[in-house]
Amino acid sequence: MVKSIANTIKGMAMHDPSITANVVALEAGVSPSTVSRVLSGNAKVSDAKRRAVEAAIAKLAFEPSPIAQGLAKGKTHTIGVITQAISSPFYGEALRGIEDRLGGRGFMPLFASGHWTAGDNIKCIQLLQKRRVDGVIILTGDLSEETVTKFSRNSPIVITGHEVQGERVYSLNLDNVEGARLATRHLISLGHARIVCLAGPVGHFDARARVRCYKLASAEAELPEDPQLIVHGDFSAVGGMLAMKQILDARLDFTALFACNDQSAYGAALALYRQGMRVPDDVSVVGFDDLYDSRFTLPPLTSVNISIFEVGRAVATAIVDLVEGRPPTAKAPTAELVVRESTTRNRR
Amino acid sequence: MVKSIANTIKGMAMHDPSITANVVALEAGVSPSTVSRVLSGNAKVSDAKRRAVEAAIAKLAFEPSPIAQGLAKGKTHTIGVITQAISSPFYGEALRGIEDRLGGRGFMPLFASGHWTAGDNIKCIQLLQKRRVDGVIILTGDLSEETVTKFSRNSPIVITGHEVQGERVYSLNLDNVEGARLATRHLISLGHARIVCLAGPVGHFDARARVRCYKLASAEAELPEDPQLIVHGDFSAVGGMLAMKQILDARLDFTALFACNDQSAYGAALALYRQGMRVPDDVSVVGFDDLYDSRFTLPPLTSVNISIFEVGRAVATAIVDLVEGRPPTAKAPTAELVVRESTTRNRR
DNA sequence: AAATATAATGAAAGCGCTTTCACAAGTCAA
DNA sequence: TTGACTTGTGAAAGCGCTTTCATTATATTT
Repeated sequence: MVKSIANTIKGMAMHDPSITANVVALEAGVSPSTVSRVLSGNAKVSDAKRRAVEAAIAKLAFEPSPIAQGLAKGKTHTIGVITQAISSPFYGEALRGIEDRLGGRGFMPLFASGHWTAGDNIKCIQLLQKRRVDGVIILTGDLSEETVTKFSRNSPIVITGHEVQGERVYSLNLDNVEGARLATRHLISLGHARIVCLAGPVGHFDARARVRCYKLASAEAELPEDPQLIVHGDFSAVGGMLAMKQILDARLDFTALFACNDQSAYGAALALYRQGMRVPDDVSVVGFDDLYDSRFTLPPLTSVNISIFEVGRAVATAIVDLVEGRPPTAKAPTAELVVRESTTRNRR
Repeated sequence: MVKSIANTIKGMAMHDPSITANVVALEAGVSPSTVSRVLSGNAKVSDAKRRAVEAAIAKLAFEPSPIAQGLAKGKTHTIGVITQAISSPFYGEALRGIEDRLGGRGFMPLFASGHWTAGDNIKCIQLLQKRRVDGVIILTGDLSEETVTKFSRNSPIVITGHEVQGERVYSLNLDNVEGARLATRHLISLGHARIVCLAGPVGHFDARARVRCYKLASAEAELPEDPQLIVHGDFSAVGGMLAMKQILDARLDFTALFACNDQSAYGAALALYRQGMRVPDDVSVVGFDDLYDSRFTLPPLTSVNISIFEVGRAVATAIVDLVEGRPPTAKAPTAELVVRESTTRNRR
């Protein structure tokens, strides 16, 4: 009989690393192989021995070491997650979704930040793959399709904000198309004709898609095209503020703003405020992403909800599928417009 | 000579898992032990062999497997990080600081969410320790001192929002004292005498400290104490909104608000807005935490900056110290008041 | 020159599991 | 009863490192 030094806290067993599979085998009177077999369940074990092993496991509060399992099986049950800005509320929601889903599947996320640069993103992938993660999730980084494909040789990859095809790569994209269309049409339906589009970073996949659909929706409504109405920010509040200042300084005529993400809408709203222009009285504004805080801006922001949390769950589901050899089918949820108080009928 | 299937991407070596220390040893004409020795550097190796090994490592782009090292050394170079709400901007900043510092020290963070409940927090610790993390950082969870101390037997712990003493535990607390004092005094110096205090969750360590210091500062200025002026939120925007609604419904007389965190300030501001009360004209408000977005609220929020990013770096430094056997000395940075446009002189 | 200490290195065991392999028993058909 | 299969099981090798231990070669002391 083996004596465990295990301790309990309010009834919760505290894991004791000195209890190994060998100890369990000893206690149960079987070989370590048999313990492993009942653990993994992929080999027949007689009922008697199975029960003995299970009893020993329970009694000793045995927890197999994922490290040792990782070494032996070549699987770590860890998923690398690369974000560009771990502290941004947008990524935060996605991470929450990822963590939520991964946890339920027995995986844990290992995070790394790419800081929007190709070099850092590559370093992250390398760091993660060096740690033998079973798969990696890349949330919209600055990476060439070629790079992604090559690294997918080491481990499957699921990536957002890219169109990459491959045996071990899965791309999952936000519903920019419907989202931008909804936003633009909403403003048009309120009688706005001169709508500023506050775009994102020039090369950004989602940003471009949103601008494209803004243009499409405008054209559909036969609004005259005016390139001056499109300004580029960088998806940050500061960028949004600067871009709006630019528009204001140019004394452009406009009655509405479509910001390609909520954070730039925040910045733009501040610029408007400084200029003494009121939202929605003077300018209607609609954002994109529907960040949690957008319910609490003054006024609460009309925005396109793309369920980032669900997107996080979707990419997590996809990477687990890939890791376990199933073809992923996860899709991003459909965008929906959430009308709040930052948009109103054009009064001019 | 050993042939590597390693590939390069734009000059960046792609890690090839088939290159093991044995392969390197073969290539360099030495034993695996020697390879290990030059890797770890804790044993003498002749210059000739050292150079041979280094050459082989470079040539084959060898990267030792952290998994195998973990098994052999019992160290994983991984730090578990427990947050309550991974997506909150407050935690996001802290995580960024943690990741930043850990990366520089050769560690990686493994994240888990405690969701503000003791049960989940315990599960997280167990999950993390099962994975043999070298240490764990707990960002303000709901855990008894006893529990923390017990779990610290498995791995060192650094924790915020608690006062726990122990050989392998280090507590690091935010500068609530100075912060709340600065905030309250600021309002008082602007001529406010009836200051609502929007507190956090009842049992929350930081929340309590902030309220305590608000009371202290009020007493110092000889303001009459009025328990009605203190309402509890839950550190969320919704909570802040509800709490403020309560105050408003009670038709309390007040000219200023000290919100114990920015997020509840956001919610409170919305409640005020709905009531037609203007910030700062009718009510001055100061927040706490100085979240990034507080620069962009309307109006930009006066708040107490506690450098959460630096706090993240501090806890990371502390846990690494503990893991490597040094007594930690990291301290949280001093709070500073950032005056923006949500506070003004009392006009009544 | 003999005895002893020191340095550098390889062989081998070990970290905690999984998995292949071989073997002993039991089952079945002929 | 024999040969041909199954089944359940333990021994042993292996995952990729680290580390102890023994061994040789070299330096130091008397």
